[in-house]
Order: sequence, then structure tokens, then C-alpha cells
Amino acid sequence: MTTAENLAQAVTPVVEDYLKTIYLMGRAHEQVKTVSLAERMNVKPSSVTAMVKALAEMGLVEHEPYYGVHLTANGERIALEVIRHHRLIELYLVEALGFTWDEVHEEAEVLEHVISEKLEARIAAHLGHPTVDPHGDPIPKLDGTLPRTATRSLADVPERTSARIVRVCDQDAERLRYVAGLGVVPGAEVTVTAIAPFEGPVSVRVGKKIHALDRRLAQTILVED
Amino acid sequence: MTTAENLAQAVTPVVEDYLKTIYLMGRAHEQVKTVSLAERMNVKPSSVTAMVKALAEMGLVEHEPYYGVHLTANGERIALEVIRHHRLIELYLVEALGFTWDEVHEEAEVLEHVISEKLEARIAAHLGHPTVDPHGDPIPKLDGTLPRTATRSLADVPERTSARIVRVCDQDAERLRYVAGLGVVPGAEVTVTAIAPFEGPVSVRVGKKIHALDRRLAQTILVED
DNA sequence: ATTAAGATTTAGACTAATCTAAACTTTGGT
DNA sequence: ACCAAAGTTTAGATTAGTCTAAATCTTAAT
Repeated sequence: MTTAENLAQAVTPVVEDYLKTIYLMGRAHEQVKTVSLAERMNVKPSSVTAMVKALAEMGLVEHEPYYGVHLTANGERIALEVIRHHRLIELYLVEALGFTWDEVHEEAEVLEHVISEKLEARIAAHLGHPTVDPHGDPIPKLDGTLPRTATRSLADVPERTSARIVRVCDQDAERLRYVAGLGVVPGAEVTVTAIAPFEGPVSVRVGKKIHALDRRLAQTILVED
Repeated sequence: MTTAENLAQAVTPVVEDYLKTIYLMGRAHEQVKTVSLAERMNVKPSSVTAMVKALAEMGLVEHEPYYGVHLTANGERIALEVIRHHRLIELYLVEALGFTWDEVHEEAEVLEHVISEKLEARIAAHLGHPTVDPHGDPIPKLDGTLPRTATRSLADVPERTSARIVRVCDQDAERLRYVAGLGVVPGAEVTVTAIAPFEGPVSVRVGKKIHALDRRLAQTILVED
């Protein structure tokens, strides 16, 4: 009994957060390493090891000690449910309650764990069963599929070419307000005017104005066309 | 150090639930007894004692051992904040998302602990700063005051007298659906046609129909006029 | 005035989730 | 091929909240 290899603990909000983060870091199938998971979760690596062990016993992840962790089918299903909640809530807060896109992440971060399936359904229906959230992040469907989106970033657009912004992969409120202030939001048409060498800034024209964006920032902005 | 009389723990959802329940059971100032609190919270009396001790150390309640517990000003402030959240959320779910009044309690029970002040404000504004929830329960104001409501129940209305329903103090979904089915909802005009002796049923006419209500149920239905 | 029933508290254990410190494994550079 | 640095796991402690079982207090009935 003291050996304590018994119990299937419940899917708590913390468990959901680990699964969601493993999914988002590993696109569900790559191995995710302990330290990077610890950084994203704001816990120490030893805490991750402990939790990963528990998740493995629950059959939600597979853990190859010293090499990393990845989700099982069950783990992925839960992760996608949580992500669906998160993105539906973000969109709902913007559409129904007048939040701005930089305000919704924190709120959704807690609400995602506590809304019932019934509330999820009402929100989805109220929004007309949307496919993307305010940042352009795709919303997983009820059946657990996640529509693929663009993978080309602003930094990959050839100079003197236009593209339409479809997604901004950033959840930092400050940066979201900054790019929104420049007109860089999903749906906007922009033209890349210059890409500086040595990982330098990417210049884009939005309407009549030209703005220089840090390369790493430009890489979080996904486009199509 | 082992004597462990140190730490101010945080105001967790569980702490909020205890404060809310103490408020609702004691109208804030009466002593609330351990066993009744334990029953309402669905925990054992010893758990209540432990928590009450912690709440007292946090300055949120005063505890007279063996005699009961009541809220301090700080405890009452938190309790009213949580109740405000609860009732705003219940009303919002009904008004904005098409829930029925029997569905909203469970949902509000968890959401009340996690919405931000900003979301609370948006919800209140969206509803036009309402004063009562779908059950007629008054919504505490931002300043921590709680409007007084009717105290006369259907069982106190003289026979052959009309009254307007203002509040149904019940959170059981089954019973709520039942009385709503009879037309007994806040705002409805009813006439008490008979009150049976020996704590017997109260008969009321709603529209053209007459229904007999159990005395205890009638006592949860508050009226004015 | 006593006592038994009922209510309350204490004592000690358990779980989920975290931490620090120490031990172990992998890997990349010479 | 070795070995130090980086990454990972183990060991053991801590906190919030709960439980069971035992001890203690209050009260109401005789």
C-alpha cells in the first residue's frame, strides 16, 4: 500500500492545462521536453515530471523517460475540448460583450475549465458555429477535428507582394494592442515592402502607412494569398 | 514552527463558498451552527470546524467554539460579491443565452468564482444593471448593499386574496420546472383560494386553474401586494 | 442534579499539486 | 572516448481541503 501505484485521479483543471499545453507545444504528436513544458506552465521541471507520471498512469500521455512526452488519443481528445472551449469563449467575449482581442485570453484561460457542455453548445449556436477565434486561431469542432490553417508567416512573403492576414499567434496583450494599432489584424490586406537581412525587420504597408515589424513578431503573423 | 499558527491562506473558490453559505444561512449576523453548515456544503462537520478556524485566522468570520460562526465585515463583503456574481450570471444565462431558470444554478455555482471584475461589469451593463435574478432573488449592488425584498410568502396570504409573486426561494431544478409549469413565476398574479389546516396545502388560482401546493413549497414563494 | 443524546472539536491520515535539493542520464565538445 | 554542462528524475517536504475515529462539550429530559 505504501508503494502507492494505485489511483486514477480526476481530470482537474490543472490536468486539462497540462494536456492543452502539451498539445499546443507538440502539435499532438512530437515529443515535448520537460523543461519547455515547465516554462510554459510556470512550474519547476520536477513538478512536470510528477504530473507527467500521473497523466501516463491515467492513459492520457505516453512518457519516454528523459526523452519527452506526447498525448494519447484520449489525451488529445481532452486537449482539443479545452482548446475549443477557450477559443469559443474568446470569440464570445468579443462578439457578445464588447471585449477587445487583447483582453480575452486571461478570461478564457479560467472559463475554459468550468463551462458545461450545455453552455458551450449555447455559445457556439449564438455565434453561428464559428471556425476561428478573434486571433484567427481555428476552433476545434465537436468531433475533435481541427481545421488546418495557413502556415506561411509575414516573414515568408516575398518583397513587394500582398497578402491577407489570417492569424496572429500571440497571446501577449501588449503586443496584440500594438499590432492592432497598426491595423494588423485578421482579415487585413497588407503588402510586404522590404525584408531586412540578418534576421532584421519586415516592413509592411497597411493602407497608406508603412511599419517595420521585428522579425520574430512577423513570424507570428500568418497570411494567405 | 510545528505549532503551525502562521499563514494567511488565499480566498479560494472553496473559501468563497463557505462565506457565501454562511451569509445565506445566517442573514450575515446570526450564528451559524457547524452541522447545518456541513449539510449545506456537503462536507463532514469536522471539515467545517477546520475551515472555520482558517476563516477566523483570515479575519473573515468570528467563531465562538461550540456556539457558531458569523461573518465579519470583510467576510460579508466577499460573500456579497460572490452572490452578486452568481445572480448576475443566472440572469445573463437566461436573458442572453436562452437558458431556463431551472438550468442556471449549477452553471452559476462554478462561474461565480472565476469571472473577472471586468466581465462582471460587462454583464451587468449588458443587462442594464438589473436588481433581481430570474428567481426574484435580489442582486447585491457593487457597493455591497443588498436591497430588501418581500418576506411574506404565499402561505401567509389570507384566503380569497390576490398577490403578485416576486420571488421563488428554491434552487432545485425539478421543483422549479414544476412551479413554472403551473405559471407560478416571479411577476405572476395569483389568488389564494384556500389554506388547509394542520400545515396542509395552499390552493392558488393562476389564470383559470387552481393548484394545491404543499405548505413548505408555498413558504418558499414570496409575494407582495 | 445527573446523564444520555446530540453537536462540536481534536487528532491523525490522505490526495492533488507544488517546491527544493540531490542524484542520475544524455549529449556535445574536445 | 571522455567528461562537463544541461536536462531529467527521485526523494522528501509543504499547503489546501477533505475524511474517519475518538474525545469533549452542551443541553434537555428525567
